[in-house]
Amino acid sequence: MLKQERQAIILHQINLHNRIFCSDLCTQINVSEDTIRRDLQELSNNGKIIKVHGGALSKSFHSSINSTQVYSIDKKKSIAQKAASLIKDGMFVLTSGGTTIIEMAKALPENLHATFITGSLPAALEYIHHPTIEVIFIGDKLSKSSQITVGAEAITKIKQISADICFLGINALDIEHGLTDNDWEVVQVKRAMIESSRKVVALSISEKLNTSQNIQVCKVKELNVLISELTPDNNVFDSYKKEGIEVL
Amino acid sequence: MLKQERQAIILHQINLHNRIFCSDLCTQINVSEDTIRRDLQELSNNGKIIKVHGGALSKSFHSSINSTQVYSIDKKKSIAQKAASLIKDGMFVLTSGGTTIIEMAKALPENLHATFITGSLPAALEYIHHPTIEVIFIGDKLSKSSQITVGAEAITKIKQISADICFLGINALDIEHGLTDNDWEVVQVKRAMIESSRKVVALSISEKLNTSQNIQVCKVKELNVLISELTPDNNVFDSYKKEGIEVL
DNA sequence: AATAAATTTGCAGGTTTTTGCAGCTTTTAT
DNA sequence: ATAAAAGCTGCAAAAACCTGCAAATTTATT
Repeated sequence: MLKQERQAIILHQINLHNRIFCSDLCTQINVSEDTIRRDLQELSNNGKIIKVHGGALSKSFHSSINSTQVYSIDKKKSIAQKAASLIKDGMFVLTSGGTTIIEMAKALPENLHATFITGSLPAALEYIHHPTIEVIFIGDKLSKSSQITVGAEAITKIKQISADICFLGINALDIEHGLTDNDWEVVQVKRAMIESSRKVVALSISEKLNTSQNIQVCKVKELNVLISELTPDNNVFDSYKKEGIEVL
Repeated sequence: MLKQERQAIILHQINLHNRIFCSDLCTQINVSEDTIRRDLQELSNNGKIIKVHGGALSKSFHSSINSTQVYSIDKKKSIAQKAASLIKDGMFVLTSGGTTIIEMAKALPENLHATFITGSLPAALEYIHHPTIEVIFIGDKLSKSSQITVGAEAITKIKQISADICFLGINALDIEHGLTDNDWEVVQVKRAMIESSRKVVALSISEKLNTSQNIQVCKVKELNVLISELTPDNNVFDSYKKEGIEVL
C-alpha cells in the first residue's frame, strides 16, 4: 500500500462520514495505529482535516464563523475581556445573544472549564468551538429576527436552572426605565434568565446607556454588574453606582 | 525491449489500475528497479503520472481526490431536491444534522409553510433564514463533534413529538446491519426521531450504501423511503426494495 | 559493414523514507 | 482518584532512492 494512496483513502473516509477513529482506520486499512496517526498528522498539517484526540474530523463541517463587520467591534472586544474575567472554573453561566456576547465567547480563556447555557444560535456556535466548556442549548421555537429561542417551554426550562452568573447583551438601559428592549418574546426570556441567576451582568457599549425602549426587562436595582468599554471611574456611572451596581 | 515501448506499458498499467508499485513493474517487465524508477521519473517530469515513494499514481486518481471543497456537493444537491419535494404545507418535519440535510434546507421552496424540528445547530441556522417556515430547536447538551443536541432531556422531548415525516442524513447503511453510526449519543437521538415519526426518510449518497459502522440505529425495515443521487431503477437498490423500502 | 558517438542499463555504495515497536507521557473517561 | 486509551519519542530494520560509473545497447556516420 502506497502512502499517498492510503492518505487518499483516509481523506475520502473522513469526508464521507465527517468523523473517524484511528482504530477504525487501522483495522480497515490494516496498518499500525502509529502509521494512521502519522498520516492524520500530515493531513492535518496540510490543512485537509482537523485532527482530534482519537481520530479526525472533516474540515467542511468544522469551519469557523465569519467574523463580519460588527458595529463598534473594538469597544465590544474590550467589554468582552472584562466580562470573561468574571467566569471561573466550574461555574454555570447563562447568556443571552447579541454581538457583545459573541465577542465574549471569543475572549474566553482556552482552558476554562465551565458550563454555558444559552438559547442563542450564534452564541452556541461560538461556544461549541471552545475546547473545554460544556454547552447546553435551551430549546423551543426559534425567533427569526433575534436568532434565539423563545416561548413558554424555554421560559420553563430556564426557570428550572440555577446559574452562578448571567450575562445579558443589552439594548437600552437608563435609571428611570431600567433595562429595556423592543421584542416582547425576547424580554420574557431575559427576565427568566435574571430570575434564575445569582449574579446578573449587563454588557453594554456606552452609547446604549441612558437610552430606553418600549418594554421593561427589569429595574436597574436587579442588575449586579455593569460592563462597558469605559473605565469605571467615568461619571456617567455615578447614578448606577448609587443604586448599588458594580461597574467594571 | 525499447525504452519507449516499456514506458508505454507502464503508462497503460498505471491508467488501468490507478496506482502501481515499482517492484511489480520490475518483475512484470523484467528490468531492474533502477530502470523502472528512471522511467517513472521521466513520465512524472512529462506530467503523465504522479510519482510517489514506492510507485506511482495516475493523474486522475490524485485530481479527483483533491477537487471539491465540500465533499460530493452535487450529489447532495440532487438528493436535497428529491427530499424537499416530499414536504407539504402544514407538515411537522423532524430532521437530523449533516451536510445532506443542510443542502435540503437550502433546497426548500420559498413559499413552504411547515414546522421544522431539529437538534442540529447548522441545520437550524439554515432553517431560520427561510422566510415562512417555523423552527423548533430541541435543547439539551450540545455535542461538539456533531454539532447536535444529545442527552436524555432531548430524547424525552423528541419522544413527545409526533411528526409527519423524519429526514435522516445517514452515515452508513447496509442490509445486514441496517442503519449504523459511530457516535453513541447521536444514535440515541436518531432512534428517538424514528420512533416519533409516521414516515422515515433516509438521505444518503450512494457511496455510503452497503457500508456499516459500529452502532445500529435501526433495521432496514424501519425505514420507509431511501433517497440517493442515483435513479431508483439502479440495481443496488434491489435488496432494499425487497424489504419494502420506497426508493427515490 | 565497421566503428564512433550517444544513449541506456545495471550495479555498488551510501542516503533517505517509511514503518512498526517499546517505553513513557498526556488526555480522557469512570 | 484511577485506569484505560491515545499520543509522543527515539530507534531499528526494511524498502526505496540517489549518485556516479562502467558495461551494454542503440543510433549515426563513414
